[in-house]
Amino acid sequence: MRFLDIAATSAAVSATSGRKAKIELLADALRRLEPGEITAGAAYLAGELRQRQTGVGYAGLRDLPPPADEATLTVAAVDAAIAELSVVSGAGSQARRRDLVGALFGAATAEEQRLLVGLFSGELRQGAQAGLLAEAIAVAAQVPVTAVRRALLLAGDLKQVASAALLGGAPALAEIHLRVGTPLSPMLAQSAPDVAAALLDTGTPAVVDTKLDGIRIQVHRSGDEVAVFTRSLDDITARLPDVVAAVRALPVREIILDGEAMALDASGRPRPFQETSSRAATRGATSSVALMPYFFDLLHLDGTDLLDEPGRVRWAALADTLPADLTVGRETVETPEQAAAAFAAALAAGQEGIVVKAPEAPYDVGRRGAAWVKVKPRHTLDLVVLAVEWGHGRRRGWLSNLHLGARDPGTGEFVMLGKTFKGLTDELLRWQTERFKELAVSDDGWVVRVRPEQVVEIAFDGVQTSPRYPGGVALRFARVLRYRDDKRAAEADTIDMVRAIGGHQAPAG
DNA sequence: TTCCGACAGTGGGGTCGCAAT
DNA sequence: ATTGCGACCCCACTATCGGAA
Repeated sequence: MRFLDIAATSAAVSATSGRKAKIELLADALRRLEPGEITAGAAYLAGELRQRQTGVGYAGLRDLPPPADEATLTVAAVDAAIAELSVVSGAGSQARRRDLVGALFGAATAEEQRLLVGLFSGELRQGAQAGLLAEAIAVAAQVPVTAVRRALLLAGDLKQVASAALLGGAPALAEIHLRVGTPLSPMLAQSAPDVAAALLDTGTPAVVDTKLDGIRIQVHRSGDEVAVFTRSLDDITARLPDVVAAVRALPVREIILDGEAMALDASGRPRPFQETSSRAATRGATSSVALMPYFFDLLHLDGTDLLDEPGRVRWAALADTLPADLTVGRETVETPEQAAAAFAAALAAGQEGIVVKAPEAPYDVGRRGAAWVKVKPRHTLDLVVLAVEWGHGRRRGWLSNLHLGARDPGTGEFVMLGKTFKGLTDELLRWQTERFKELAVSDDGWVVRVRPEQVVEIAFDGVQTSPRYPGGVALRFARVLRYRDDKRAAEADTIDMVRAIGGHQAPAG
């Protein structure tokens, strides 16, 4: 198949708003792929590359050659070129990569270049990703969408599922099942603003788990072989030796566990997420801080799949199989008062919050359903807008991303703490675009600096140390609640209040 | 007819290793 | 030694479509 056909499909999908129509366009392209092109072609249609890493991102796409006049590329040729790119390494690799990128883009027409930029940058923005492609695969292969979706979540690999469905149909899909050693998409949790709301979703009795602020891990063991996967199904076995050792010591043959890895201090209190993150990103066990596993679910045990069993069955098996120090804190509650007490206890222990779970629900692979609901504390501050950035995509032409500052009572100036674009409705975007044009003092086409007069109420999860911002602190997960037209900038919250929330001292001097 | 689940989009904070400067 | 980049980790929230209720 010509690469241009994929590019044309992507352009048509972008220009269509209806999902059904997008699915039909994608299914039509899937049907026209040659058998050997299905894995690469299906990935491109979903806005992905077949290769996880290429070494090429936005910066590597800055200086592209002019587009070709005629379309000569095939799907197979593009796949071969990207495969060659993605194995380049060592001294001189950047120049080599630049040459290969130049050759590929020089052979591509304007429409093909647009697709390639989207694929390499990961921001195709055609309004269709793996979710819609699963529907398109079902249409093209004439199999039930539920079969495609289940295979996709159990295999964790869109390309493999597309290939199986299109070449082998329903029987081939049915052969994809839970396998020890192959990661599956983890079940996710919804958010609720408070404990009472969470219980309305799950019902009572409910199970309340402590929510740890670490890294989601899925651990597979078969015999002495242990593999550790992240939420996005990356293999990080080599970086978590303590997790591997702990699971290898269990008295089982085969097991799949779901949990969280995190660093604790000597007294058993959790370390900040940044420390867990640093440990997990570093190769080799050089640190004095161990990264230990704390499991909350059991998906397979010695030949038996537990995925479709109710939570209470899986959790009973978990408690029977693992020592208590390898599991998260957990209790069953009947009332909102009991749940609130569990929430308070988790926070008092320095943990991130709780996850409220319905005990009858199966393990909903890859879903963010109402059976698991997380609750975290929320802080708010009244901050001052220092600048705004022009938005992209559907926010083009609107001032979108706010630079936030806290008042420094010593100098009367404002200290930047981070940015946010979250929580804004279209109406608010319209309003703030007008407002900040009035306050603007400069505009470089990207950042519009404004007089520091507009106060905005910001919600956030916590304060973390920052190597980037001048006050040495930044907000975690900041989002807009509302504009405070009743407050002047001189009444905004101070950097000292921010530091107090985070337990941070002002830097000396 | 209204409601609601799933999906895509719009970006935020951080960490590391690697290659180039 | 420092810097820029790519690839990961943690994410919140709104708009939209289309099937469920």
